[in-house]
Amino acid sequence: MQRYNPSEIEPKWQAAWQEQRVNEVDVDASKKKTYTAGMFPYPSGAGMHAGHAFGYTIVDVLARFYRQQGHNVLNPMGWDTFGLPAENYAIKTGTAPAVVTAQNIANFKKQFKRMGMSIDWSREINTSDPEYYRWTQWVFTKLFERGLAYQKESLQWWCPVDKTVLANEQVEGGHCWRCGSLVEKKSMKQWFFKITEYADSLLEEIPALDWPQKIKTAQTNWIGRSVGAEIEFLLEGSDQSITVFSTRPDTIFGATFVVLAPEHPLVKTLGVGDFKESLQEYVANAVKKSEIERTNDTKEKTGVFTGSYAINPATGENVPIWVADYVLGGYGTGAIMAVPAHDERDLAFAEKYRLPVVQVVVPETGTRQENPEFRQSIVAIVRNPHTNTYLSVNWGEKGGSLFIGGGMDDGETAIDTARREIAEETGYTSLKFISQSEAIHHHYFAHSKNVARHIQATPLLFELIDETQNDTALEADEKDQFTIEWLSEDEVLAKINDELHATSYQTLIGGYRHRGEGILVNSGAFDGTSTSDAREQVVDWLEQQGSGRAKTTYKMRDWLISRQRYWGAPIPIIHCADHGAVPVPEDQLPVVLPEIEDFAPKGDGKSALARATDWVNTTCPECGKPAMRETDTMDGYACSSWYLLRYTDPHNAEAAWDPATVNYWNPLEFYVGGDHAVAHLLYVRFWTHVFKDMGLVDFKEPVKKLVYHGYINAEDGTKMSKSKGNVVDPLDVINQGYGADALRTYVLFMGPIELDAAWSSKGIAGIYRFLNRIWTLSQEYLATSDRSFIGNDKAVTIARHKLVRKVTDDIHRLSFNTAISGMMEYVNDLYKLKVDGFSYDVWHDALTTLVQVIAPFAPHMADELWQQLGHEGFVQQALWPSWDDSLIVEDMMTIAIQVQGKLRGQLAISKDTDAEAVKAAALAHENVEKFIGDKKPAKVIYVPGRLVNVVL
RNA sequence: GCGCGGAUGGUGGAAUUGGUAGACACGAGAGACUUAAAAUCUCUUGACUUCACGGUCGUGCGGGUUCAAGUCCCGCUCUGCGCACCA
Repeated sequence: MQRYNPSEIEPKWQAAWQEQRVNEVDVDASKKKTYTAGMFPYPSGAGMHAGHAFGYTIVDVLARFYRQQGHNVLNPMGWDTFGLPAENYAIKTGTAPAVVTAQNIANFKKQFKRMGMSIDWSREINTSDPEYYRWTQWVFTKLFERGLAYQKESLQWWCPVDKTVLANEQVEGGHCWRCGSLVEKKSMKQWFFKITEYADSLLEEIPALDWPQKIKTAQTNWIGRSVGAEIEFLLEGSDQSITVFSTRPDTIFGATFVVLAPEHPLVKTLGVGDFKESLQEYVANAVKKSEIERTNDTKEKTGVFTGSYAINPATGENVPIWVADYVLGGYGTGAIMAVPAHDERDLAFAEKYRLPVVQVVVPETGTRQENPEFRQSIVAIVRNPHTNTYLSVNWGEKGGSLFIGGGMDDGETAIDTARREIAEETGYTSLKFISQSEAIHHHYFAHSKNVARHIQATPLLFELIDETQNDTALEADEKDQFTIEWLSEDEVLAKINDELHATSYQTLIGGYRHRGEGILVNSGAFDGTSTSDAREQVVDWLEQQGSGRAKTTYKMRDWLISRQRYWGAPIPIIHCADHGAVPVPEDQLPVVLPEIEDFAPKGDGKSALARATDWVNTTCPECGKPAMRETDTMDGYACSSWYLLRYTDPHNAEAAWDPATVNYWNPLEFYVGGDHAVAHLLYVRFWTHVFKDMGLVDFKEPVKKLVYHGYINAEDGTKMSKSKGNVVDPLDVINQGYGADALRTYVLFMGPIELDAAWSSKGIAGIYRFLNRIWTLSQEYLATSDRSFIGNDKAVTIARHKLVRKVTDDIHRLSFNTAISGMMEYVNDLYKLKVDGFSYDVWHDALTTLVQVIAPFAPHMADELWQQLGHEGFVQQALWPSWDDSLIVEDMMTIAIQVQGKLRGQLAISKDTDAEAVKAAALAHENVEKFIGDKKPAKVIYVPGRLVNVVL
């Protein structure tokens, strides 16, 4: 009998696939297409690690599965080759990045092939190949023509070690994403893509994407759309004004001061008298402080008064103007109106600098009712200062524990009402009034009076002076309805559950500040309006006076693409003294990177390209006069923003792609990755949206389903890293003798793909054992000469159909670990069933089916056994097996029997037994009878085919 | 702080629609084969309890809904990740 030897069969089949070009595809309108891809790798010198193997195995299983479904499957691969590691290596060694890159690609490609990836290598692309970046540059010129690429002087993140500008997403916690050094801000002239123009378009499509929620949320937050208003605050004694941005224009009556960011242009002209010096000092300091320091000390807010005042356009009152670094220069207008009563940050600032706080929103509790009756009322809280307890009345079933409440009579003040109600209900009269707060709006239905109520309840706090309790005015039967209790703080929090009463307590004693929606107070004509309604009304009103307008802002900034590095796609721009920035005409593309000797940037903010004078000096495409090339290169993300389109038409020398071809293949059915939540995935979407607007593609969204997988950690549970020496190299695993099939199957068996998992050398051994069992089973079958029928054919057939159903289902929901466990169960079953012998044909079918369903996971063994079982061609060329639900039905079913929801027995009974008979059989079960005893079953529930539950 | 996940045996995990919790695998234990070991095959394996049949408990904690809850609702704890003064 032949031994299972992956090192022998795997290279054999890999060669056969390549030779017969089984993975190469073309447009075929007659077939259903599936386009799968993993995020293409940066081919580093270290080669692949287990994480690569994981992600690309997911892609390959999907590609192979859909080929077996008869689909025309595009599964390409390419290389994301521009970037810092190759350039840094070049700086160190003098080897041109292109040379190192070619070596790394060769190594990666070898690994992909050895893992049995079914890639169409005829479509291989490489972003640093001039034939590729020629079209990246072409896209740049198109964006430039549409005003979506522009140049601007701005403060930018600068990595002092890598000596390059970084985009916001490349700064992680104040450090460079590549080298980890602390970044700085530097003012430079930079190129940007205007992604902000597509903010709404990108946002709109997010809900419909079949992407993991966490990525969709991350993108939504990143775009950070805020609907609000810009409001003008006139400077006192001047016709200048400060424009603030607020999402809460409804709270404008509570705006008691204005705060400017230190970078705000008006700051230079402000500063009155004595304040001028401290202001200048503060601003100088804030600007010097790096942004990291500013955002790091989140707790303590600092600021200075300018000495000037602005006029609140709603109240007409003067409010002081402050400068503080908790207001960011780059967001909104760089200025805010502070509403300390309803904003945590403003409150912290106001409390520190003793600025006024004016409440303009009161909470609204309960649920709004139809046609409510309106009443003024009170909630009175009485504190006993000696025992530190609070007076409460317990209404038992009728209303739980409450403070004292009641409606105000005509002409009565809130304090009068409270004193009267306290005396009436509890008999306490010796009280000292402490404080009251703004009335809370509360909605409820008074069942006792059968009326809907909307009350405006003023919370009041009293202290008990002496504990003498007078007679209450209540009748005896009224008295019995409740009991008086004194509650400690903890008890109050636990027992006072009524929303109005709990809020009253929080407001008076807990220092509660209302921040959400509510009802306006102290807001002139808007009193009584809900904050949500007022949001629009206030903006309309301000707009009529010319002091405000609705405005939407975004957190997202434009995409900075300039890199002062050599190893990137040159920005195809020529700077002419007369014509400014002129795009390189299409027929002069690509602008090829010149070969140079010294790749190191010299810290002058320019790339090594600037020293390639022959290359830099050129002529203006407009006028032919001497001009200079742009020396910045493009962010690598630009190259990866359109490669999914280029894969479909990779050798097109006339255009970036042929629209018909792209529209056949795209968008992708599956895009697999485990990195880049926002940056790459947002940029691909942005470019595709633009291409749609340009009429270059028929779709807006490039990726139908994003498959986002977790990390594979080292055996000790920590991240794999070269320095710790715990990296698992897929090639090592294969060469140890486990083979690619075991590796592929194992990484998918580790757990659900979205979860992180730790590599286990024991685990892969287990999978190897499983593959070996399949192999052995097949060899035993092939070696059997006795072909007589003995017994378990029906059981084998049922198992086979169940297997196909389960694996098909599980692959569809990307649950590969359970698909594999289903195959294990099947193999275990076959081992048991073979004891009784088998008939030849049934076993041939049983093994053929197994080979077909395991083929996406273990394609080499599958093709080997496929051939041994006497089939033609490759497994992938045969159609996926089908199953017949009616064949899976067994004669007997197992019914669980519960008494009072607890399992008491099991019942094996014929499948076609009717419900009444099943129930009767269940009740007759010995152990069940014991638990029923003399009691009468009140109800017997039968869930067909599953269980019977007897309720007593 | 805000947002999004997660918590199930010794371990990774399964339970897809509320319906027999712990599939499958790892590890552990026992047996068969072997002079022996490895490999392979078979069996056992949540805890407690019982000679056994069986019973009690059990999906982070506390409540609730239901004939029935890992699954639904309310309130917590811990934990991972993302964002983080965005007005």
